Amino acid sequence: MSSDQRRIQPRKQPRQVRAELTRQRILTAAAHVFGEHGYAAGTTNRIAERAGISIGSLYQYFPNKDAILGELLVRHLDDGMAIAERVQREQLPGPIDQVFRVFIRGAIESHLGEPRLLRMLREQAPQTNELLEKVERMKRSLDAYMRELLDGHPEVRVADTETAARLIVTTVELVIHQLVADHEPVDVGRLEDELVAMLTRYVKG
Amino acid sequence: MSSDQRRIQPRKQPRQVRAELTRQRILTAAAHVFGEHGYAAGTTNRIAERAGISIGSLYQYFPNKDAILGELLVRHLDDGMAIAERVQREQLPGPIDQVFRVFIRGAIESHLGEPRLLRMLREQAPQTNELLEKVERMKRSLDAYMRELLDGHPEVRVADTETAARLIVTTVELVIHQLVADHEPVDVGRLEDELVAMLTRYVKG
DNA sequence: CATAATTATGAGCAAATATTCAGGTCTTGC
DNA sequence: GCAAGACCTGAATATTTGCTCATAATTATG
Repeated sequence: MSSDQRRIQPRKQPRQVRAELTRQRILTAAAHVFGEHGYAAGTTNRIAERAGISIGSLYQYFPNKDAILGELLVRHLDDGMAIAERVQREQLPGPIDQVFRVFIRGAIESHLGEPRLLRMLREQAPQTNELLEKVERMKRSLDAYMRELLDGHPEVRVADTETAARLIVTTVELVIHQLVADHEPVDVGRLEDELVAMLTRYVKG
Repeated sequence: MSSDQRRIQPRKQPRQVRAELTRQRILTAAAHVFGEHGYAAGTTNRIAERAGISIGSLYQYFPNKDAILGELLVRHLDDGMAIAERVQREQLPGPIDQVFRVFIRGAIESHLGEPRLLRMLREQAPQTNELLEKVERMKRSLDAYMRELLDGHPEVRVADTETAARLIVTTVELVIHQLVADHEPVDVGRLEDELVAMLTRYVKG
């Protein structure tokens, strides 16, 4: 008989190496399948097929479809925060264009692996549950960090630093998502240069 | 027996006024339902219910669910192109910041009606068929238009106008989509001002 | 080698949802 | 006012898909 409340934890903690391998296969396959078909059309059976395992095995390690996407999302968010913290620690204080460049380069690099998946994550993943909170928290962290940076930097001259910070963070994230995953992907070097130029000129006034 | 290939055309061309009215009701209801629940959870039955008609009537005018979304997307794209053409006709030549302002204001206005729907359209609609082509065609038109504008304007000083044009068009579209439909929506006036400032300073160098 | 523990399998269940169709109701044209 | 066509209805059907569970295969243990 089934329990009243939905299981959140994975069914099983892998004890053997082959189990951990299966888990990884599932995540890798899911990244491909979600990126290619989107969330709704990325069925668990398709994921299992692509991973070369049976559907039953998939449900031994993930309680449901959402959990798979959740794991992928959490990994990406953690990557993003790590980049921001590294920039803040190593690049400040310094010329504003250099700060932007390192920030932007980090963002670009973290999107080269599975661009279509990451775009999908932003768009269709957080419909539900506590992942929403994690995403919102991270967004606010980034906005606040950028605002501090603008407020404290001598070269910066914008009237409304709150709106500006939000605009900058949103722009960097969305534009990279879009253009890296585009049908005709841009040259990432040029994209980096132009994005740095745009933001630098903007905040210098 | 069912035909081998999927029907693309609507079942029926409306001949009476009530029929055309029903078609409109369906589209209006679909815009609400898709915007509120997303594509997957925006079921055809829900749309029919919201439109105050029976599910059978819905399938008299649209061969399937995709077709409804397609119609909504096409309408939005047509709106977008109309704005761009109007700006090009009425605002050129003129101060570059003014051109940007009219362009941006138009884009913002066209997203105030059903922001959540429009964001969803961008994200989940073009998965299939010939809509992809229409979207791509429009994207290229906009990019080309913006590049002409940059190339021909005396105030503009950017090295790589091709990348710059793409960056600008993408930025305007995505940022507006995102921030207008955000959990804490921005003040659209401020957004307009900052966006204009950013782009103007960028291209002036 | 024997027993237990872990992992893998995949046909099939149940729920959700898109779509059909046989039979009604309303409009139009004469 | 009366056919004929246009339009509408909604219970029934077809399809999709997340997920389970009884069973088998593999690996660890001693």
